[in-house]
Amino acid sequence: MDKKQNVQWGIKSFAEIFDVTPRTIRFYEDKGLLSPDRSNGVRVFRPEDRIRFEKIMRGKRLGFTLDDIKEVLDVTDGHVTDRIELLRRRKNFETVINSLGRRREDLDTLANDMAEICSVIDKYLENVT
Amino acid sequence: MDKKQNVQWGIKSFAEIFDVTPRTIRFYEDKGLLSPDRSNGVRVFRPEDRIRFEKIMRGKRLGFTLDDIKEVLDVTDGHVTDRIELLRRRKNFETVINSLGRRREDLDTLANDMAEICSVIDKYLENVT
DNA sequence: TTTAACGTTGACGTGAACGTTAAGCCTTAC
DNA sequence: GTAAGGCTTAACGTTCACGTCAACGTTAAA
Repeated sequence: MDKKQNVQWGIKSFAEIFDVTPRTIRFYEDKGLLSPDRSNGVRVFRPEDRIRFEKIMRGKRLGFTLDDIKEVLDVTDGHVTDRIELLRRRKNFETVINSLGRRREDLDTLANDMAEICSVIDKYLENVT
Repeated sequence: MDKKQNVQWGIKSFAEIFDVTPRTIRFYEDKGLLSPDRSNGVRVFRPEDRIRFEKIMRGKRLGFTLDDIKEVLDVTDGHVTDRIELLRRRKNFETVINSLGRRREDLDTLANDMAEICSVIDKYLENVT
């Protein structure tokens, strides 16, 4: 009688977890970013798919394209064995890692700017009231 | 005989500073993000425009849309005086500030993930060599 | 003076990331 | 048994952020 835990999802509930539409999920599968199991034609998503999708969303939030993200996932999936190609991607990844440092500065600067704008708004609104 | 400092730019050199094309600059002006002076029809960019564009690029790098950015600039320009509208934007800005915190976590997580992927690639390449 | 470099305003094209029908299959609910 | 609802693929539509002409004007050096 214990409440069964969700260890798998249909496309709709899986999409809802991440606040996207089923269309998005299918689109990502077409792009090769996801490959959920099927049970007589119906997609079945498991925890591994969920972890994978969390990584995808993280990449998206940071402004990377789906192709960028696929470049990473292909490597972690072991789909890239060619030495030259692996070295190329490794180099790209290092560039990304470096850019993340600058991104952090952007983050701080913007946070400060926005906070100040907010306080300026507050003062203005005080005076007007 | 001192080398004259650049205190103003034409559209091309201004665009080059930020590694964008003149098309981008004109597009942003159409959108109301920039409004450089004109000297008989020709755009003249000054340091203030440069500072402004740096902010725009910062917003872009962090994944905000041009409309998002305009919402901020309109306020700092003093183009928004309506109390209700100012309060609305202030609320949005706070949401953004909060989201920047989560963004920072994304940044750290991704940096760690990518670094590990790089080291995994290295180990693989060692074994194969 | 002509030609090169730079500028202008349209207007249409493009790629990424989906949204939106459309047509059809399957299964559970009544 | 039939209707509702969820699944499928396929194909066209949309938005954002520009790219890419086209047609033309202005200035500056050869």
